[in-house]
Amino acid sequence: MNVTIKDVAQRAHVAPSTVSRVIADNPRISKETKERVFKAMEEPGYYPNAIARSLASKMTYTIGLIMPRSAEDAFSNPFFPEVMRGISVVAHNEKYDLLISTSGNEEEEKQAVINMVKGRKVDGIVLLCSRTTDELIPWLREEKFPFTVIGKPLDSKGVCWVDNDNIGASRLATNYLIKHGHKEIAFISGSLEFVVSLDRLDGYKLALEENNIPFVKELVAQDEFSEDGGYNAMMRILKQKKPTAVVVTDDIMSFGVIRAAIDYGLRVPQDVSLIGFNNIPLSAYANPPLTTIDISTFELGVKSAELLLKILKNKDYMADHIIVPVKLIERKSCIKR
Amino acid sequence: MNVTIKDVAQRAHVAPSTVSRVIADNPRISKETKERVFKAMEEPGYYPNAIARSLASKMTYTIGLIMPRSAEDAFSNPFFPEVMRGISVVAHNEKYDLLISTSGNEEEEKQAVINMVKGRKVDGIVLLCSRTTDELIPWLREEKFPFTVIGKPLDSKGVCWVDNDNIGASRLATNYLIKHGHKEIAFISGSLEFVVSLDRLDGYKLALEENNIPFVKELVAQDEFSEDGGYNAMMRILKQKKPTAVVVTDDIMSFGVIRAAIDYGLRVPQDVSLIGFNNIPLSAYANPPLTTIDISTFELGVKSAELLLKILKNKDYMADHIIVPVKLIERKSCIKR
DNA sequence: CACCTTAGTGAAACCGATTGCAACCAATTA
DNA sequence: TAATTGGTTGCAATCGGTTTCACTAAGGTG
Repeated sequence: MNVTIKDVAQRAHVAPSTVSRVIADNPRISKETKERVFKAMEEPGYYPNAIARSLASKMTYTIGLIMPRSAEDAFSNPFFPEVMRGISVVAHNEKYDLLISTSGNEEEEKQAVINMVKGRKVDGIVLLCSRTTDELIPWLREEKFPFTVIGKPLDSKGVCWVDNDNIGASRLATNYLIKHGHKEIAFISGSLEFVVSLDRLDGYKLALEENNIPFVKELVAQDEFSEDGGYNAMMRILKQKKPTAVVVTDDIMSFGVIRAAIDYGLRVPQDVSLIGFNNIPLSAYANPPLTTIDISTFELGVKSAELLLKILKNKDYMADHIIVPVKLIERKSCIKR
Repeated sequence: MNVTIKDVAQRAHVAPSTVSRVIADNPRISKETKERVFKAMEEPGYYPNAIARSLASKMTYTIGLIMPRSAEDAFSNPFFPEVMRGISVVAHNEKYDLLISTSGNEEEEKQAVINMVKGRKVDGIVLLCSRTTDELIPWLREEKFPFTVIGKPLDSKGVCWVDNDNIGASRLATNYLIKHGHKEIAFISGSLEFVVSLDRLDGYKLALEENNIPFVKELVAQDEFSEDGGYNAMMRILKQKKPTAVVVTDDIMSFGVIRAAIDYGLRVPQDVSLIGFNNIPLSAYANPPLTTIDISTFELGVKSAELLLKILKNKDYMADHIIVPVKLIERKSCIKR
């Protein structure tokens, strides 16, 4: 059996409560006692049991992270590790651990959250990506459980979130292509059940409108957030239309789009220009190097964690949001026409 | 306050212990009582407190993962997310959570482990990458705490590990270059304080020996596991020697090596051939596409988690290890000479 | 001198579950 | 009829801490 607080108490000839106070560095304990207790902890190698401590104090010092979709997909898109990196840096600085739960589908995702929240395993949660149909956010809000979300929720009332200005970012990307002389611009994104896809579609439409370019629905397609998804979406478009440029809201999808273009006998960028989103490491090395919108993925993670910790430290922190800036990274996948 | 087991007990007119047994699906409880208890749980939305349960049962159903070095670096090398992906898939299937702790340096790494182990936060740990100087492994072994390690430890007595045959893999890579007519082959790896670097160096030497090629220590360099590390290592070699080919034990480093070669006025692969390790997604899209050793990173994660769970289910599972096969992926970064 | 602070510590309740053991009841056996 | 047995369930201890409250002794105040 392990050394417990009682063993230490006996050794130091004090009560367990005193030892507890020493650990908490309670100012009401005298220097002498503190030293005595510390000594009594040393030799047997005492270390407080975090579980017991959590049970009594109702603090876990861990923050929960729900990976959307199945873990298989989540980790293979560099977006998620990158955002996790941001979260984990902040967590680590503040001595918080990260509890990760992966889920295969929306139902499992909900179970994972319930498990963390009702099971009292974490102090707060950061949610990745919000769906339009998300039941989690209303549920968490009702439970009054601390959480932040990356990606502005559809109904953002009373929730803390961190996101880019997705409408603006997409408008920026589209305008960039328009300024390069393109008029037949396609738009490929993930499923419209994600708010982010919706917003970026709006930005795209906005840019077209500003430049009196008609919106053509055959130039728009959605598919999975994967290389294959990009490939399939592009193929569907090419069967009907011949865009000279395309906005793709995910770099990984872009690779599929490039592949589809090539399979179709098109050269990138000579025949079709391309602008991506996320600026994942791969995009700089792609062929051609991808012009893309850098959404500061790392920063998204950092801010979401910082925001969550702020909430944890000040329970009635009011709903708040943070917009992380984007930046257009010019490389070689777009040409003037 | 939340609904507890006592509330449910009152509602169902039974003792808390009975409720507990119902949750555990104890066969000694009659069907009628079970139903009554289930009903009493439903309405108030009872959910067992995992912390309290852990305290009493000494099981957490979470496995710990220690990210080596600082989280900043760890997540930016796709190796780690990929191995995590493997672990998390297995964990998820077995209804285990993942507790992640990131550390800045070796000292913090140790603290993180102690915190998990002595704090009883996890049932077992999977360790990523073993250093030659690792104190963690002996410590965990002495504590008799269940763990597995990815990467064969120097002293593997009594520990369960998962790894590739690194000597063989490196020999394979080197022989591939030799068969392509290369004789001046450089070898670039991460620090030799990692066992994996050591093993791969041995494999390289072995291949040279088999082919009666003298070992030249100016053709060997170590540096950080990063793009810059690769760049610097290659530059150091180029200042002294002119290899026609190089084995690089990490794809990310390879990119730096390519950059260094280009900066030095060399073309890849025309002037210098290159073979990498890991087969990260990026390597297929690199310019030139990278010939590399696929070490089945995902599988490494899967096996390490499976092994750990096996240990957890059968406490005195004997020390064991699993070798995950490697595969040479031929692309365009090597030419015959 | 009686009264009030204040500092320092201990006793005991509590956090929300699990589990060994005793107890009970009805049915069976001797 | 008494004892045994098997199936159910409750009591109470336990897991390892935190925290409220009470208490003691020393020092300060009017």
